[in-house]
Amino acid sequence: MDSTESREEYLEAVFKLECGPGGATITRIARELGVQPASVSQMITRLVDSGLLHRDSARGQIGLTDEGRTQAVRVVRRHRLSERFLTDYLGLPWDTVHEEACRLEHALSDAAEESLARRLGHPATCPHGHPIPYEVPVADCGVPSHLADARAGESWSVAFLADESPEFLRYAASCGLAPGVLLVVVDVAPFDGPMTFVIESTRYQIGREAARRVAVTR
Amino acid sequence: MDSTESREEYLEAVFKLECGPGGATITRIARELGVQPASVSQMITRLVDSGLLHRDSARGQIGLTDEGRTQAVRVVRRHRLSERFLTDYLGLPWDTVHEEACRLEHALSDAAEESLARRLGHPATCPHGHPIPYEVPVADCGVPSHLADARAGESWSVAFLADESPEFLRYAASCGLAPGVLLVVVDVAPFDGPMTFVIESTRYQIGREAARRVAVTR
DNA sequence: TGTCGTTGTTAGGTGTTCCTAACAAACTGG
DNA sequence: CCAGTTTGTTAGGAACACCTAACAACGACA
Repeated sequence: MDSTESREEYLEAVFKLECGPGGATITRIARELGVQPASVSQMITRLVDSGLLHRDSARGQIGLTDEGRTQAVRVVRRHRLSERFLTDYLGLPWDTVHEEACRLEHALSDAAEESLARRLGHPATCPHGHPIPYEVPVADCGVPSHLADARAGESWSVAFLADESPEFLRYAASCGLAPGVLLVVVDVAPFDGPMTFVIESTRYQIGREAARRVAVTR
Repeated sequence: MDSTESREEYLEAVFKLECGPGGATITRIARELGVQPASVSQMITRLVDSGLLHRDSARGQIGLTDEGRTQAVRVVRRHRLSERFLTDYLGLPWDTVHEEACRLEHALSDAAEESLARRLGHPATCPHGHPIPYEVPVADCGVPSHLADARAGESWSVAFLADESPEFLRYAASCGLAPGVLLVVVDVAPFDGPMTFVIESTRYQIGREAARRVAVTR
């Protein structure tokens, strides 16, 4: 069962998309990985042949098999642990660690992963708020709410930032948005317009597109 | 100037062999990397075309250009820093960290390397005794002596272990051999026979083949 | 109903890195 | 000097992961 970096990237992408709205499809995976749909189509075929993925003929959904999920979870855990390591131990800025973790996640051995988790105190989430899975989740497919769907008067807590690009993360930070932060929605402009909210008595305003990339919980 | 993992491996191999006895040749590089000479021949051509290596027509020696040396040193530094990190911070055994460092060395960014060096206190050597270069060495090609060449009555200090396989490192440790250890050669059997030496008043005996993999200084 | 846009597949091709096999060139020992 | 080993090269091919281009299948909507 040879597991190259590329194959791991695909499993990770499916894992992340599977639980989101719309699930994992060829086009979505292609967008996530920055490759052409044709390449994804081909690779998915190979991963299905290896028994790591299955095609849900209904709606063209791609899903993980048990074996695939086990491998995907391991990669995701290493990715998020690596991000924690980069911010907490090395002191690197949170908006830049994603890319580097994408490389580290393929380089860590079982033993290193275990020691790293212990040294970091088994952190529950990555710096962007995504949970670090310590075992294969049975079905954590609770689709999180997005800030974009909130209504005026509601109060929410930021769960995680769904876009990990440095540009977005910097923008989010400048708006007071970080995992765990409590906010109260003050105003939601119509026609997909900007949202106004308050964090620690400071007012912020962001566009709906950005708000769609902020996952929140009650 | 695209620098893939494979190209970095080749540069690293040339760097390590260049300063050893016999220098870097196609066959030696092939042995170091565990690939066929034909593959090396081909890759060297490409690296020469990229301006990272040059062929010394005399004796078929392969050498690094300034640009190649800069890149090679960076990879070597990351490799050895990674090994230190794995042993000192994660507490992994010294005989197993080499392989993992071979992957980490390609995954670290400039910023991560710098932070890592600082957090580890700018260690001078890797756990096996090889120096960690913090800048491009001008010409550190002092060929080290090997324990195999020592004579009875001489005393030497272990510089580094030239073979980083877990099997050899475990064997070396069981013979008291580690970087910095002082030993006195008691007996050298003829016909490439075993050597007897004393470390902290304990007698050890190893074969000449193993002794060739132990670099020593006065 | 027909047309358009989205989605996925297939075919064919590229670059990278490895392989084996065959060969050339150079050193080595009798 | 010649046979045999060592050393390096070339040719041809395979696997992997990507690409573009062309096409098929499907839903949405006038």
